[in-house]
Amino acid sequence: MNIGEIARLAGVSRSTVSYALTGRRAVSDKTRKRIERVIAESGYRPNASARALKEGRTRTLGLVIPPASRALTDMQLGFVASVVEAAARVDLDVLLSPSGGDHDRSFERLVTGQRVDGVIVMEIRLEDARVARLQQTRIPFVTIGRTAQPDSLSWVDVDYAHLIGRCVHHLADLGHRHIALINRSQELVASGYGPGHRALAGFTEAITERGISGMSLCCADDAPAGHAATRRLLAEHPDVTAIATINEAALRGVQRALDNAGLRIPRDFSVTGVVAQHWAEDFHPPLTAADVPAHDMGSRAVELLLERIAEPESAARHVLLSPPIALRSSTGPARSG
Amino acid sequence: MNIGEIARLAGVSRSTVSYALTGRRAVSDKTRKRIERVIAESGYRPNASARALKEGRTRTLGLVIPPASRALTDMQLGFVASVVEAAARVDLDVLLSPSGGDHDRSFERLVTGQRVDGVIVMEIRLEDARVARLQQTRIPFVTIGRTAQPDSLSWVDVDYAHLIGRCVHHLADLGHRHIALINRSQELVASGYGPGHRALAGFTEAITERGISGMSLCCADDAPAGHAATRRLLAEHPDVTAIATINEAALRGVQRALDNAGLRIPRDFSVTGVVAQHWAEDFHPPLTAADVPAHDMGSRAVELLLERIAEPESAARHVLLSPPIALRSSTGPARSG
DNA sequence: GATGTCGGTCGAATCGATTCGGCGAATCGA
DNA sequence: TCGATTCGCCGAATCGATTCGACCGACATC
Repeated sequence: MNIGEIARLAGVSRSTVSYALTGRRAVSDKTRKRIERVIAESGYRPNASARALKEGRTRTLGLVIPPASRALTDMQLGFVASVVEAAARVDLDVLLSPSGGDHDRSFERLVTGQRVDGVIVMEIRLEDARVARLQQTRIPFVTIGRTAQPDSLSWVDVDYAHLIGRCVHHLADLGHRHIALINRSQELVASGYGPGHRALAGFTEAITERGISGMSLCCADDAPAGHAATRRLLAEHPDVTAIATINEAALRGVQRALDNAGLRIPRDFSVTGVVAQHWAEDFHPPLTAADVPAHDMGSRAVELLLERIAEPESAARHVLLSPPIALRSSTGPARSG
Repeated sequence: MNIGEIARLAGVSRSTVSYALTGRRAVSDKTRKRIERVIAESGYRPNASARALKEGRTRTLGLVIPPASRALTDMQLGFVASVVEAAARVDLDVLLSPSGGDHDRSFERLVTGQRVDGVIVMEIRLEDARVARLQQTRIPFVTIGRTAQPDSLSWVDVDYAHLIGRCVHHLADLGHRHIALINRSQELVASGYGPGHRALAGFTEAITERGISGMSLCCADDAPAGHAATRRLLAEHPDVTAIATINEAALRGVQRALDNAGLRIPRDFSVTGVVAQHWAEDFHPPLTAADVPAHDMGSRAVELLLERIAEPESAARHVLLSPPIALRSSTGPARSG
């Protein structure tokens, strides 16, 4: 069933059917009604490939996600979902590409095969080969997270440096003098993962500003690692009275280690950080934390990308999100003594 | 940069370039080398829309996911990731469509716009409007989960009935005589969610077979609901000594409620069920459970779909997965008395 | 030396839409 | 009533690939 068939059944030319559908030229009421009836009866819809070929755009966005081998975090998943939803709201489809390495066939198809009108790239590194590749081509793209030279790119990011700083100030206000930062995994940070680096920078700055003592450690993204890291922390640094973290997957282990050590939250120990709302609310007691606005990030990223597609030569735009710290019940005055 | 440009630069006709690329006809070594050099220098790749139009296939699969409003469970997410990976392995792309309702534009684009060669549908209901719609069109599709009349469709599913039955037998073998089933949310089950219904059926059958007492309750998919449900369960049915569940998101709340009641696992109380491996291992102590093989399901679904695409008239095929129950440490002999 | 075969290449048709120029009929003003 | 607009529709070109039939030269065969 193609446009020619519809034209034949309606007794008009193919161009008339096209104009009736797109409304780009006037078609008499009578003719349009007849065409619409034929279309409704036959269930015809224009072939997407043919339309894309002629129009030069696919009405599809590409989303580059980390490969499944590395499990996606809740935040990343929420982000994928929100991108897909935001795109669907403006009648765009989303093509997924799981790619990490430099020479990924699926990634190459995305950027050079004219399969998509624009690309969103997740989990950006400070030095990112994919960004370099995208810049070679002329395809519009937006990154989630910043590279080391972010000015010329359009991106959406969470202000981890500032937020972790705010967590430190909050804890310092409560009297805490020895604070630990639990970062993401060693490999991730070593590979130049921006949030890891910026969280550490913000932590260090705030610690210095308040003249208190802080230490930071990396921790793999799962509960057992969180448990081990916290146990070691408590053993080696018994004066630490609070933890700030950006590692949501480690939280459950952190909690168990504190339980096992007989430390009650928030009476004996405070915990805070920057994590997905879902994790903060699942913590016990509910976690005082900056909720990563994954949902916002998705729609803002789509918004920025659509701008770049519409106006490829326009100046790059940035969105740096800094959600408020939601005060729940996991932080309290420092233990005296 | 199109195929004509390449042909011009290489001094051959467009068809020769096409044959050099696809290898569907012989091309002399000399000519092919020249064409390959031109292509490498120009970074040319065939336009995906033009190719799809001519070939009549898009090399793209559609994946229908639940809308983001309803948060995806870990299992669903693992499944999406594994589908994308499996497709990438055979050089296929995946187009996402978040649709639940009957008249969803994104879903309609997928099934009637010839955007994809086949479709995988997640979170199937016993009566599913999307399946009915797909059957009207001639597009090959595979479902994750079964409808009420599953024989004529190709699907991949987990045998919840059997697995929950095995859990019950396992608990009965350990001497438990009063067992509770914690199901998924009320709405989900009421809307005809297959795993919910089949788990209940398997539970009831096994309970009857062993001549013991069982009760089942629905519970929203989050920790607080799990907490509330378990607390109520303990209060109203103090003789219950074990829980079986398919609701992984409720597990954390279940655990907390048991803790609060002073019940130690597995000494005083046993917990088991069918959940994603990740949740089973995060439980404390690690959960004896059938690990939902989300990763397997993704690749099997892609496999089945490719078969249907290649051979649309072939008989429907089914894959019913029944992973072994992994014995960890959350079940033990029933409390005496 | 005429005929047949085969490897290598080309030209043109094709997939299914959009879009531009043009053409006939209806409408308008003078 | 006649020229100028306007309206509604059509025909043909176009997007960028694939593919079929045909052609041509080289070589083998009888």
